[in-house]
Amino acid sequence: MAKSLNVVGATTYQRIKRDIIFGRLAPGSKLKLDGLKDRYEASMSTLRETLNRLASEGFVAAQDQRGFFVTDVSREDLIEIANLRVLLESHALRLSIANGDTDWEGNLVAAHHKLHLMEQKMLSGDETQKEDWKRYDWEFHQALISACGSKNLLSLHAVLFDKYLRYQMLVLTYRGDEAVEEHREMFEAALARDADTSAAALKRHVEKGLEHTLLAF
Amino acid sequence: MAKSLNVVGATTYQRIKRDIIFGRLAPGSKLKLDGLKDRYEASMSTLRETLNRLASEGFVAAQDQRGFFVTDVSREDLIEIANLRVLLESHALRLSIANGDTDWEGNLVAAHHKLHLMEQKMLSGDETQKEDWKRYDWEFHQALISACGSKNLLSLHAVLFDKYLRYQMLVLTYRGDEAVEEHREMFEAALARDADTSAAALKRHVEKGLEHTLLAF
DNA sequence: AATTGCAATAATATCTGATATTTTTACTTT
DNA sequence: AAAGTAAAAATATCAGATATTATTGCAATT
Repeated sequence: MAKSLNVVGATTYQRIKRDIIFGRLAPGSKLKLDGLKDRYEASMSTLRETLNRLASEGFVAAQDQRGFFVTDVSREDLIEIANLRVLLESHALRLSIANGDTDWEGNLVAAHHKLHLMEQKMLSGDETQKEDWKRYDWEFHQALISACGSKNLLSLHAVLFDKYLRYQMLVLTYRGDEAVEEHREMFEAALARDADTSAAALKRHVEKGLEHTLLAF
Repeated sequence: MAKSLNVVGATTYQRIKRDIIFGRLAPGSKLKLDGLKDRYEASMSTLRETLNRLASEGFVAAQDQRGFFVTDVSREDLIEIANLRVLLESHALRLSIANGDTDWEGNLVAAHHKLHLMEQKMLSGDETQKEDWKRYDWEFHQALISACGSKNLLSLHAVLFDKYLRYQMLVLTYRGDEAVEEHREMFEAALARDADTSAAALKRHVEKGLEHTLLAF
């Protein structure tokens, strides 16, 4: 029961990233090293490593000689993110539907089931578990494309998904029924190996989400 | 004329990245902090920041408690990279062709001209300027897609381009005529605003390059 | 000869604190 | 109100120190 060392870096990275995605660190706000030191209980070296990683992924912006800031948000950026997500995710979905084996199907069924349960809970007004819902949503989308056979594609997609999620979290309203239906359609078409239908549903899903988020922005 | 400070980080980043792309740091090799300290004349803190950035982009792999390594190469990875490059770059190309204004055209003509001059030189046997040729090649492809209107797309593409380039540099053979012809086709179709033809040429360009590189791998 | 065990050595991850510069802030002066 | 400047705050970088973990080399065992 040791390894408290080295994990400091990874832990700090995850915590800051979550705080950015879930809006606890506001877009555009300054990330002062001294402040972060207290808040995340890590040394400056570790923090700078972490911030450099986040900067490279685009969650943080580094300005010469003036330190780090939470990356700003904008309508244009959101639109770009959504479009890229559609491009990459629907491509991955098609590959996945073509390659997916029995394990893929099983995992997908499980992921959709869990997401669906959570969606029922959200629909009935219980919005206390946004972070959980987000996780099931991620796991479902991840399950859909997991058999695409390209690690590079999956890792690019993961970053885009998180960026898109940040915008969703900023406006903080749940889209309800529509999204549930879109998930179901994607899911059933994927199981039926109908790539066109599934990809079309995905496209609609993201684009409706985009509209919805833009309105509340 | 000062700023020797702070630039250390950026400089080190660029140097290590170049050394990885151009094979001066071999795939899979260990990046020992002490060694790098001498080679790049930077402190451990700066180096670790740099390596974290490169790890996040995928040029370096970080292993828990065992430090950093130059990311390994493999046929599968190369294939993934090439496919993703086609996906992103042809998408960006279509957008660019649809949006490009006069400045875009002018810049594109200039970039193609410079690339073409360099290609003539390479064809006549002068392979001393591989780094220059690479730069012109990059600038041409960049010019083609520069009007796509999506910063996010451009920055994802830039990383993929560099990864693809590393494989090309590893096998170290120039493809000659074919590539020249493909560039010309892409270029002329783009100017004529014929997105389908231009994108098709791009796809062929990357896929031929992939085959060629796989053979020599 | 191959394998296991363990001490010695090397390397990493993290932290603290120091220095040179640059930004920001606050205060004067015009 | 604008401009100029001194003081304070913050950054980028470096140099060590410590605790922990990996690696290596060699002896002991099978």
